[in-house]
Amino acid sequence: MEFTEGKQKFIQTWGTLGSSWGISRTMAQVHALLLISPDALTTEEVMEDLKISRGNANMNLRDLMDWGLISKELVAGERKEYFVAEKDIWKVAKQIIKERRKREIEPVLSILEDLKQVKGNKTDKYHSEFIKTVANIEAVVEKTDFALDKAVKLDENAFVGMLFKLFK
Amino acid sequence: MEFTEGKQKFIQTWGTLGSSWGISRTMAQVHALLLISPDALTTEEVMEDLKISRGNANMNLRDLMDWGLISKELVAGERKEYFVAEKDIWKVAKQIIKERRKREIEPVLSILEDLKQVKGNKTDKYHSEFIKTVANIEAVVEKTDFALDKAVKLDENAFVGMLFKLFK
DNA sequence: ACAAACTTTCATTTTTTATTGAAAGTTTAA
DNA sequence: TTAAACTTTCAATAAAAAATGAAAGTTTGT
Repeated sequence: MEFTEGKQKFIQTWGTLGSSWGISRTMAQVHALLLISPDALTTEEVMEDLKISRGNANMNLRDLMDWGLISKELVAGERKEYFVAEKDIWKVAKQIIKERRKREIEPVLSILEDLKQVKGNKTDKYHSEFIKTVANIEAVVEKTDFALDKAVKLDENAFVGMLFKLFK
Repeated sequence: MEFTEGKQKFIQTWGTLGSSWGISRTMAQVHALLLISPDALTTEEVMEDLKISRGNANMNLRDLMDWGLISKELVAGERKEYFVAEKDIWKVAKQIIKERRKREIEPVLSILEDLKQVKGNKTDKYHSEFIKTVANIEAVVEKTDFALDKAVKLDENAFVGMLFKLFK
């Protein structure tokens, strides 16, 4: 496979993976492009490479900044903004987990907590099944949340060490 | 909060969570409905409760079967098909991880393996950054995949025990 | 203060994804 | 073998999400 083909395939693959994970296809593609770029890129370059509009490039770059996956870089004597991706993939993975925990798990836990309080007759099977299910889900989500919180605090070597100790 | 309101909120929340995880909103809602239902439900009942069409109900029930999250149940003397959800939330979580590993992680690993083979000049910085990035991603994905594979084989108590030993 | 260089916004349009429902298909019982 | 009971399919439609691009906004140097 030639480099150009490989690059397209990589960007495409990252985009598909992103969209099955609630991250927009284009945002994932912009991220992919920056991950494999040895230099910082301008909005202009992102637009050209991915053939997307200025507005679209701008929005996705901003979203990637909000996710903490890329940052602006200033080049001396230039007014344009340059963007670089965090290249340490372990850090990237941790950052994504951190954000998703904040954006998705935390709000769900708070709603589940509320839902346990629904009024009703304990002898009604619909009511008691509901309460039971909500409590069970909450327990699993809390444990997962705890595990992710701890995992995010480890560095890659500690993580591998842990796996090794546990399972090898 | 009244039971009816709580039920709506639960179905709604599960649907939103699903759609940020690449699972269609409606499929997650059908799943939610079955999770809190003490009895098996027919397609008809799902249609009525969620106000969706027959075709839509049928497709989402089929998808949930493909995911291994619900199953058909036969009621003696009835021709209709009844559906029940797996109620053990730990099993549900493991099943989802198992499916996503198969559907998403495995294909990505195989593409990354191919991408490491791109032809090119090792002194070209674009080429070498590409190879480096692909290899780094592959390493992190493989470790995550390994960890998930092991986690999916544990029962809930073993999982909690592990967390306790590691972090408490 | 001006204007060039650059970034952001957002109403409109396009694309993608999900839903409908009627028709076709299947199973069962008599 | 027929028909009622039920399930599945799929072309058409609707809804949701993403993208465009021109206009508005901002920053910087002179």
